[in-house]
This record gives sequence, C-alpha cells and structure tokens, in this order.
Amino acid sequence: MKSRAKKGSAVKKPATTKKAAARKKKAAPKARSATPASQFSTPAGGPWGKCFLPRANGEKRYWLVKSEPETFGWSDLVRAQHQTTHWDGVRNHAARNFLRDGMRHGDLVFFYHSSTDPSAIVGICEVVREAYPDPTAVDPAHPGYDPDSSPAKPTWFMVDLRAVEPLPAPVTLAMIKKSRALAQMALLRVGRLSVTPVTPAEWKAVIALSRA
DNA sequence: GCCAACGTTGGC
DNA sequence: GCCAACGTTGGC
Repeated sequence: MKSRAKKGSAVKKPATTKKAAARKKKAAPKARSATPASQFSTPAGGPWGKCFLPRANGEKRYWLVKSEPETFGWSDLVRAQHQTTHWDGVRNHAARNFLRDGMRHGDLVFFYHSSTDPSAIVGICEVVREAYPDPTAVDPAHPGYDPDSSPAKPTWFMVDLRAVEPLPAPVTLAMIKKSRALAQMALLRVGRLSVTPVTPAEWKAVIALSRA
C-alpha cells in the first residue's frame, strides 16, 4: 500500500536559501486563526473532544478520510483484496489521534477524494481493524520513514478500512460548503487534516445530499 | 520557551 | 501556479 501523503513530512530536507530570501519580502505573518488544528489534537478538550469520550453501548461513530485518487482512490479500494486496505501514511499528530484514539471497529468512514476535480466524498467504508503500528514509518527505504519512530515505540499508526458502498452520487466540496447543516464540519474547519470526525447529524446530512 | 524560517496540504 | 493556513525545526 502506498502512502496517502504526497511526500513524507518526516523527511528532512536542507533549507533552500533562495526561498528564504523570497520569503523575507513577504508581509508579516497574519494572526493565527481562532482554531488551530493543534487545539483539536488533545483528547482532553477542544470542539472534538467528544470523539475520544467513552461510548454508550453499541454506539457507532463516524469519520472522514482523505486520499488523492491519483495515489489511492475509491476504485483502488474496491479492487483491493477483501476490498480492504491498510490506511497507512498518516503523519500528522491530530489526524493520528483521531485514527488511533477515536476510531473503533465497526465505525463508518466517508472516503473523500482530495486534490481532484471535483473534490468530493465518494464512498463509505468501515473500520475492520483498530489502530496498530504503521510499518512504513519505520522502514528507512520508505518515503514515509520517520527516524524518530521505532518498532519498540511507534509514533504512527494505521487502521484497516473496508469498502462498504459507494455514495449514490458524489457529494462535492462545493455542496458541502453550501449546506448549512455541514457548516461546522471538521473537514471545513481543519481542512488539511487527513482524518477528521463526522457527527451523526453531519453523516445523515451528507447521505441526504447524495440522494438529493 | 519564543519566533523566524522553513515545508506541506489542498482549494482555487 | 498561487497562496492561505497550517505544522515543524532550530537558533537563541
């Protein structure tokens, strides 16, 4: 399985002095937004703290994962053995926490195509194995290698996802942005995270949009 | 611990 | 291709 990330963010590269000079000309950095993603990365608090709380009996929770269809699309998942894949390549701590500490067996997950036209939620999959260490993070030959991680003390994790069904019709980012019911979706509020929570109400709203 | 200088994601 | 909005690194 290939990493979902274009490049391993853990791969350190030498600084380029050219770019450094270019950046000096830029205006002073703007103030941070009121809700940086780091705020959501701690199970203890933040708007999405509920994702990590104990569950009611039989409670199912909902998530969204992103992938570039060029790298690994919905059709790749459908063609995979048992229509199942290791969701490896997550190299962001907030996303890792949602994946490792939030996702549980049987949870349902929207499959979102990013960096494509149009970007859209295209299918539904299911968590069939809860978080376990991502071997690509401790493989020096792999682009997703992270020297700070080790088999004894892994930093990065993956889950197994199995395709359940495609959406009746893709729900595009434009549709999501127009929907009042989806205005607070984590996908919109922390757009760069590759793993985000979805509330039950948002889940229903996306399904309804897909059938509309 | 602060902060400037990066690097990355991903929509547009 | 541009660039906003992040996350990370490393000098101090």
